[in-house]
Amino acid sequence: MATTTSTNPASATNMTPTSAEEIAALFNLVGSSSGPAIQTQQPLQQQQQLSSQQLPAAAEIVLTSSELSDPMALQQKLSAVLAQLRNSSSLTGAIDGSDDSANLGQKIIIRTQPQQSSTPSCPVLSVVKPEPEFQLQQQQQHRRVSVVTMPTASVVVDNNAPIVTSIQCPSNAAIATTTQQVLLLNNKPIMATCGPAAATATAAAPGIAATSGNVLLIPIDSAAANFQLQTQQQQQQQPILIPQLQPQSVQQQPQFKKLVSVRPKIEQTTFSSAPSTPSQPDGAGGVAGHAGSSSSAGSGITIGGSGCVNGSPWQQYIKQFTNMGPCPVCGDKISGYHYGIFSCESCKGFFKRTVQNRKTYVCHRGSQSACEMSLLSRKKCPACRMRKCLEKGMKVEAIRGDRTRGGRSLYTGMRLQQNSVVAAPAAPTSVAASATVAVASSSGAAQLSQTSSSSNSTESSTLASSQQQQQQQQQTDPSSDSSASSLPTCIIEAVNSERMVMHEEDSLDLAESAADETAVYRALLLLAERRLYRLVRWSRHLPAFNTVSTEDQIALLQNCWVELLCFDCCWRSLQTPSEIRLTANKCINLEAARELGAHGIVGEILALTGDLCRIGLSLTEYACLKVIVLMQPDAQGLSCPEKVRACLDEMCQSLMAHTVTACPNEPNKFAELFLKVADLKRTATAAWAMLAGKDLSPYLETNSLLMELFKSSRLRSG
DNA sequence: AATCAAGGCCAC
DNA sequence: GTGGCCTTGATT
Ligand SMILES: [Zn+2]
Ligand SMILES: [Zn+2]
Repeated sequence: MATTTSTNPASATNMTPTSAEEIAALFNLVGSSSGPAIQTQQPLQQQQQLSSQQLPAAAEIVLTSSELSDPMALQQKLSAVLAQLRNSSSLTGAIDGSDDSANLGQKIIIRTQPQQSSTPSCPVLSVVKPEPEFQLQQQQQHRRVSVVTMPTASVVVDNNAPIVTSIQCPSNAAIATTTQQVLLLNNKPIMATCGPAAATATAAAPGIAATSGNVLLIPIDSAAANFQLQTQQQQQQQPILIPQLQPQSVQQQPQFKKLVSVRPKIEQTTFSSAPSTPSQPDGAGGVAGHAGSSSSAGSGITIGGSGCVNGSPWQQYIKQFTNMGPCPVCGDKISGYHYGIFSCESCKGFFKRTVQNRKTYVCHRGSQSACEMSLLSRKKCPACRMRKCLEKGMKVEAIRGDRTRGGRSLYTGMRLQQNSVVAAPAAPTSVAASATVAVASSSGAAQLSQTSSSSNSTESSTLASSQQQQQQQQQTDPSSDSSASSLPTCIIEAVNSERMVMHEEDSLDLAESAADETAVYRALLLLAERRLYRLVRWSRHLPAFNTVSTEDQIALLQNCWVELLCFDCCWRSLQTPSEIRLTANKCINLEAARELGAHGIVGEILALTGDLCRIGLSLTEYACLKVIVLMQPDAQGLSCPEKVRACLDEMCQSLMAHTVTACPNEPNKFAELFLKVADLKRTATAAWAMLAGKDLSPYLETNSLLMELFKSSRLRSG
């Protein structure tokens, strides 16, 4: 902390060699032509072949009313056309309806679009409002669309009209419309937005026919969908997705490349671990009452009993664990949840010391032995004690390398802030409670719920058996991690990366010497510059991001840096609805922005922030969304979009699952958040539009990263 | 303001 | 080195 020196905060990632000086050094490297590097060749061949290939300029289909009302039929028809247009760079279409009320005989024109800037590589079908000639004409030239990609669906945002234009996905089709846009999942409306403002509302009966409006949609997302809606209707995948076209890759920027390619010292201690260590009896709440039958869970727990009727607050706190059984390691009283399991205070301390001091013990009786662990004997053999700690599920990752105190941490197996729907103190009978425990069982929970607990004895089988139980008892809950108590790895990684850079509070001095306008601009751009660096550092801490090639990393960052900067801004400003937070203590409101001639973009960001605030964006969701924004397989110049798509898919699935379980009251949260990603794209486009034409060189250092990105982004957007 | 898991302290 | 109790601080 406190690294308030004017130099860059020396990255909390201590080991990383990314000091301010080094960054500066990197910058100065520009001059030296460290070649743009070898371009991968094989993909290119293919690409060129594709792009040079002649495509039908346009195709036209006319939909009958029956097709319009039958999603499947519509989809089929569209598929046919799309197949015909395969390889085209971009598709747009228009619903040609002369009168708004007409559902009949609407015509959809799909035409290929000449290589367009922002989304050249993404085959998207967007249905736009009929709006006579004017629009069509405009469309001919520069109708830009933004595309965000979901597991298997694409959402198209028409940048000229602040609304989601379409959503597309390969499987089931559905079409909905009107001035109100409806997002359907498996033919069920999960949310609707209208107009520019994006109201909320759910509603809209399924099977709405297409009218003139902007429309449409079509997504269906396999597993994720099931998660939310139990639709028995199964879809067969018939990918419409068209092979990606890739434009001549943009020149790589030496600095940027260097920045990205410096591998961080991965100090993440492998999150891997057992894929199956969900745990936790979500209990906690139920501790007190429950099971009227066996008041005290038997077992001669050594509660102080005598005297201490009302001990210290500490003693008080410990009491809540008394009927949870003994410490799985040594049999002492449980004092809380430590490093992944419920354990006693001494084992907690022991584990901490051992890990922190990197102690390595050796059992005098051989490595195979299992010395007895009990209150009295636990001190005899640290080696066996440590082994047992690990066996029982204590996580080394839970020990903080930086010794930060307080706060909450996340690691696989960490207990969630329970907001269990249940929780109602008033009620649920012992039956419910015990059932819950049984279901939730798994390593840690299993041990704890066993009243007897055969002290030691290795039963490594516990885990397996409890999982069997779990499967037997859980008839429902199909997808993935039923463990409502542990987060998927990708989410944890996202959050960790976020935390990594979060506290680098850029103590940007935005000096109050705001007298000079030039100085103001310069300060603001410097601020952006720093945030860019932070962005790069953040991305490099993302394990998923590091699985793609350096070239692709650069492409991804170039693709989304504006979005992420805007998003960052929204996040910072979440607490101040009416103004944008530039730094810790500097805000700017609409009026002030107007004076700077930036009210347009500021207004957009404010609106977006307001929406995010209303939706209740949490840190976890924010972290995940950032990854989603980053990992866009449609980014220009990607040599291996498949990997990116895989990451994206995983993240989307995980996030959806997470929002569903974490916010049971807001089943649409994921959808709402996802639509905000589209808004973010639009906002970023606006921001870019505002800046792209300007010459910022007077305000920037000659070798600034910002400048570099500006140049390359200009190149790509023509 | 309340939680609560992580680190720290310090007699023993 | 142990382990009971205390302080922290992000989250809710
Ligand atoms: Zn213990
Ligand atoms: Zn031993």
